[in-house]
Amino acid sequence: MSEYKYRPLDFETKWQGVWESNRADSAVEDSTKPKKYVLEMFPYPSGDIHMGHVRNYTIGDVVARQARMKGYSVLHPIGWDAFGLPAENAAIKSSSHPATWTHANIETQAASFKRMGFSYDWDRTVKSCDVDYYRWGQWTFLEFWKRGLVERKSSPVNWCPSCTTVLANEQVLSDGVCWRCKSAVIKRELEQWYYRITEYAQELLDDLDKLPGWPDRVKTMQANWIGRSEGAEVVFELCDADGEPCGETITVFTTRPDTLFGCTFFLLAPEHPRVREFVAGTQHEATVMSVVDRAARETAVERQQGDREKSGAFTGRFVINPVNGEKVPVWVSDYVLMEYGTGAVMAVPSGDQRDFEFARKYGLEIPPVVLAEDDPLFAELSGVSERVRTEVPWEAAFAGDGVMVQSGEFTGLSTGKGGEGVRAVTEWLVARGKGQAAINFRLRDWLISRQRYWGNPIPAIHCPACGVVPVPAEELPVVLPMNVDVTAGETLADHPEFYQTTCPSCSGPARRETDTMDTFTCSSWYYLRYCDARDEAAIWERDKADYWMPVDQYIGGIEHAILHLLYSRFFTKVFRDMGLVGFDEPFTNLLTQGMVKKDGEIMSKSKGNVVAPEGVIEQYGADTLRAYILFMAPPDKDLEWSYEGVEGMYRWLGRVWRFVCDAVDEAREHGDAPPGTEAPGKALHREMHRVIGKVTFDIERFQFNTAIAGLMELTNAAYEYRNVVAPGMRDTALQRAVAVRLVSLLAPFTPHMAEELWCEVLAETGSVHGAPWPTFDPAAAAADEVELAVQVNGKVRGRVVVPADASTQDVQEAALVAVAEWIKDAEVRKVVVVPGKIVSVVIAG
RNA sequence: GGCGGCGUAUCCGAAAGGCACAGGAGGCGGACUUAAAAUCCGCUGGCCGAAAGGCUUGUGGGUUCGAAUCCCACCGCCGCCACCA
Repeated sequence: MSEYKYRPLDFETKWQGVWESNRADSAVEDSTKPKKYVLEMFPYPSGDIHMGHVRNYTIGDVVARQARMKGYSVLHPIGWDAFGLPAENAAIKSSSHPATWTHANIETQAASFKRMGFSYDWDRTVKSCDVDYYRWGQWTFLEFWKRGLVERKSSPVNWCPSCTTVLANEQVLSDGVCWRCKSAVIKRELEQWYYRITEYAQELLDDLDKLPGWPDRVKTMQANWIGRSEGAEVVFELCDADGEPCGETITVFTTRPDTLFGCTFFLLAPEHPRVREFVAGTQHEATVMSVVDRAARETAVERQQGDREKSGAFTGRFVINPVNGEKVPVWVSDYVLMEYGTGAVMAVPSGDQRDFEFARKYGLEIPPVVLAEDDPLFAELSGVSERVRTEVPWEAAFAGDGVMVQSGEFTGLSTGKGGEGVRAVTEWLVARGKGQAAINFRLRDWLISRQRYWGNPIPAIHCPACGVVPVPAEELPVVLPMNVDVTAGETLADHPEFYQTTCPSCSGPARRETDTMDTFTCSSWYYLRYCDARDEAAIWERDKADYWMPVDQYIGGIEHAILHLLYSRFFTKVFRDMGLVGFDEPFTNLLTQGMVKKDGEIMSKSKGNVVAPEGVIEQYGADTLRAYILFMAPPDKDLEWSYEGVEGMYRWLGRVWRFVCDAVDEAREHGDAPPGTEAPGKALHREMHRVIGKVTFDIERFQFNTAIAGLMELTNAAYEYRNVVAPGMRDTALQRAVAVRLVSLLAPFTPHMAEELWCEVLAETGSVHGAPWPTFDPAAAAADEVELAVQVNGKVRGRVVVPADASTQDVQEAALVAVAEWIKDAEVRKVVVVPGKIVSVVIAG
């Protein structure tokens, strides 16, 4: 038997050096080839790489390497998302500078990526903290400003006391905590910078339909986040302090204008600007302001608890219900959100559960206005247009579809999605100037300013005379100064030499903006910069973006389903409108990979269950780790780490290694030995072609685990052949053919081993990574004969072996013979022949 | 509460409506070896039944000649959103 031993550590770094010096993985714009842009989400340089990185980047590398072998011109870049708070925290801890920590981590990670054999075009690397990169982020900000997409406004914002900065809505998790540090977020009224992503809300929602290559759950999450609601804006006239209509109006948004006749009170959010004015100096001031103050004190965590009791207070004011002229009391309650709609709500307690609970608590009327036909009240109120009933016997509000009652001229109309009620009431309001059809989005504008040092400076200047003015484009970049000492708690606002400047408009003394941009602005366009990463004159050249974009395959974690992917889609649409790109969506296909776990939990330092990739590479080599992490689970599922699994992978690669070495040896020794026995050779040849087809197909659909299983099957078939056919009798040409195909198919998964076997053992020409992908010959993979199961009334009762090309008629006859004893003299009602699979016989009885 | 996903052997997992479990791990055994490691070769789901055979993809229905797969309901787990008017 073979003495050959698989020693990956002997050659892996050798090939990494060769590939790097050959620039083997450089991307070239070649108009004669189809292109493929394979991208993995660029890492944050938070330290050494972890298994999540290994998995993410191995998946991308397999796709990129296979695409090259299939003749594509491939762009497969890497870079670093290098601004951000962890660098500041680490700098404080180690008494250094964020840049020092960041660059050291980038070095470490880059070395690890090279050691994994990832086939990146290192000449296109970007680091978002490099001025050559972030200057274009500033340029983008100015361009967005020109287009009216930058806004500076004061509003209640999310403030993380621990990170001492504001957060975008998307960065507050559903339990009201900071996405990064998990501290409770509080609301603060602050003037901040916004990108007006809401301008694109409708298109961001609609274009999800243009993304068949995205997982449904990501699209659903985005659609939920954008949160489109159709309804109407309804104008209520305000009454003055004496209760008389005063001509002023307050508008609400509602999805249920058809329930307007059931509106018995009106609600304002505690933050609503009119609240203070309504109650100032009145008997209601104390109770109302206690509600307002309490809401202001509460964190998002407390206020968002769904099961908490609603509280509120009457303001003493009234509004006029436009459909029936009734005077409706105005209350303040903490369950009304200032951020959504208009911050004012028409309350219909019979049709909305929250309003129902509020009405019960404060003894407000609950007249039914929509009834299901099986409701006990239906007989009494059907067709009744005047309000005769002001209470319901229900335990909860009825929000379902039904028929309108006690609703004046609209009584009798059907409600709900397909009903006439909504449209009829809306049209009535429009005709009288008291409302209009409206659409509301849950999506808020993107708050991009951060009160932190380690980020991209916002290129704006505050002038006492001219107001806020943009930094002129020719004065870019606004360079982030390096002399800021974060260990002393400094930010840009502590450095007059940075912020003292002159106004570009009036030349008077002015103050430079000291906020930096959210790091998500940096990651919203990096994939475009890779197309032309070294361009100093422009963010990129249009023809280069046209060649490479959109990204054909994007791979990353599900945690970016909303944040990064939504922001990038927004940027792309703006770039399109600027004429910088010619497409609507940046990422054609998206793969969200699962997490790597240990003992059922996410690997983390605090849990002490981290398996460091470096240790595994030192022991088994990078190829083993790559193949292992692809084999253990489908890429989108979570993966449970297992050292036994790594061992098993290492054993199999050794098995492949020995087969290839032995095949070459035997060809040398018995070069012209005639094939001895024919059947085993035929079987192996057929298996080889079957596996070529399987692996090709499986990589296409990202089933790397089954692709590798297929390669194991081919390996097993090769060993089976050698087990059955004696040395000297073996078809050495066939063995070599199998070895060559096996090595080619392995190349994307285990690039070093494949290269070593290709160049040193098989002595083929060139690099295996430049060799063509093996062609699949369906005819060669097809068997001469097939065995079919024969079912009688759904149960397998026999088997027939028939020629692969047998006619349906012949198969049917053979099948009926095979199960004759199960049929006996029963009537055969039906026979279904599924070629190559099964014969199904249906008999009577 | 809303939306989405998942549930297959001891474990990780295959199965594009067609014989349920490919591949790996683990376990058992054999060959080689003084021995071990390494390697190579076998065997390896459960329940009922004497056997033939039957039952078994979370549970219960349905569609179909045929369902792990499609539909409905329920149970369990996971994820996202959530006082969004």
